[in-house]
Amino acid sequence: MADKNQKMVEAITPIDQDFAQWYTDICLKAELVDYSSVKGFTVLRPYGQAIWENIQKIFDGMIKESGHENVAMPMLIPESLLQKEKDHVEGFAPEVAWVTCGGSEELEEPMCIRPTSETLFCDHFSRVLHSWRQLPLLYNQWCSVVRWEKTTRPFLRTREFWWQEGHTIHETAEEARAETLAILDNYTELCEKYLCMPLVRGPKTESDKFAGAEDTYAIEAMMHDGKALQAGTSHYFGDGFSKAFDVTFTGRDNTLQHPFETSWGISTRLIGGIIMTHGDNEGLVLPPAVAPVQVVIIPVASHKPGVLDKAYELKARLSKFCRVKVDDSDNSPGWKFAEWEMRGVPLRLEIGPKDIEKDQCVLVRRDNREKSFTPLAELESAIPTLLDTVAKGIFDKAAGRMKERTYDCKTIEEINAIPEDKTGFVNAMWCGEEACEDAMREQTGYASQCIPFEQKQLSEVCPVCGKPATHMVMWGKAY
RNA sequence: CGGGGUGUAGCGCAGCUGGUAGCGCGCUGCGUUCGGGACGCAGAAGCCGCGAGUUCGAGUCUCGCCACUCCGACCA
Repeated sequence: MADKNQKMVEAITPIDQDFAQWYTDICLKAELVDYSSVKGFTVLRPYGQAIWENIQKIFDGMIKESGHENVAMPMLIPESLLQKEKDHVEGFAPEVAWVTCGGSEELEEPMCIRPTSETLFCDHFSRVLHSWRQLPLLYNQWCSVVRWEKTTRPFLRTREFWWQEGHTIHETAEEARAETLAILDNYTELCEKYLCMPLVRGPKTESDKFAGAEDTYAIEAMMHDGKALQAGTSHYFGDGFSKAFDVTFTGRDNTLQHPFETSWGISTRLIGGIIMTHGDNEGLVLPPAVAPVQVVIIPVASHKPGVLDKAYELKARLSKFCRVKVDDSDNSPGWKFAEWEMRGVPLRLEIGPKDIEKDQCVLVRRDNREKSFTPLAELESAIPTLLDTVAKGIFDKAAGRMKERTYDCKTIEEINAIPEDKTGFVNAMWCGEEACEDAMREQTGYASQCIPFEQKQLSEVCPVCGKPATHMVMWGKAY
């Protein structure tokens, strides 16, 4: 048995041997992505795209329910437009790609390929907004953006990535602040309930905010190796952008006013998060809510009469309430077991002559390989229950790891005592000075990730400078 | 952007002191198999990353470039 287990995983580097290689192996062998001929630009293959579409469907539904509308903005931003907001251009200029020619003509003004679309939305808002009666404008777009990153990895950091970017404008600051937090709650629900990914949430520190934002809130997830992944952000802009772009409306009191603005985004990076949160030595483990195939039916001895027919019959029944596939390829059953485990399918249904005789099938959970014999008549209730159990199982496992690898520390020494192979989230106090953030990074390797909403008073002083502490910060090593 | 590694069939690799390219897996066809990555037979598939140079002759030597990948710094 040991030998057989060995052989099943030969395609994927063991997770504890080389985490980075394990990650890349899964991306390629589960056929989520392919590299293209341009560095940092990847192809989302059907299986990866299907996961992304499922994420889109869930989140798109949430924001539509709260009144948001989808739009499509241009891909090019004139240089002069990008430069209207000072902090914003400083933040993004180093990583934008430029278009300087159209056909054989050099352009009068260079255009950048959008790294994000605040400037485009503001420009548009400035043209269409006239009255407080139009507010709020709750816009979102699904698109790709380009940021010329130096080092790239599938999903986690690519030069082009697919995302949604929400951009809203509101009559009052309070309303815009509430929007920022409401979206953060949507992100939380998406990650925790659907992607089974527990989070730490809170505002970013001053130095870590989005370029041009007044407040930036983040959701942070812990990966299998203890490192932090920023899974989404929601920004409150105040009226900084609307002033820079001259976005105005006539208020209830007949005065000219600037609206208050938010923006927020999640990207295909979430798929990287799913891989690194739930994956194991057998490969990908997909949260049932976004798995392109939730149940794979493996016919055993499929040449024997009645077996394939039964498999198709079950597929027809199951497809009424879940996403199901029959693997009727010529491969051996053992090969199919390993293949679909590697692709992270939450449930496997085995059906063979022996089962058909007894009117039952074998159901196997992906997360722990637990097998159960289930009467065919009970599938309609058994499968949804099992899918929920898998979801809960992988959430609890991730939450357990996050708890185990979150350290409350009072001193630099305590932080440095955390073993390299037990990297995790460090809760420690902070005085509020950027210099101490920098010092913390230099002395411990841990950088500030966010100021968690759930605060604890671990001590009275900043562990770096000894001055009175103002907040507890969650520090980590980020992707 | 700094440091390391790797580019030879779809994938993983071998190819020595230069002599005209091979193995495993996969792929195609036929047959036998089928409860944890089955087997037989027959086949197809290569600008040896790109460009110069040395040489009668370069996958192999020299120089340059490019790409991918890992580790740092930076970043969603």
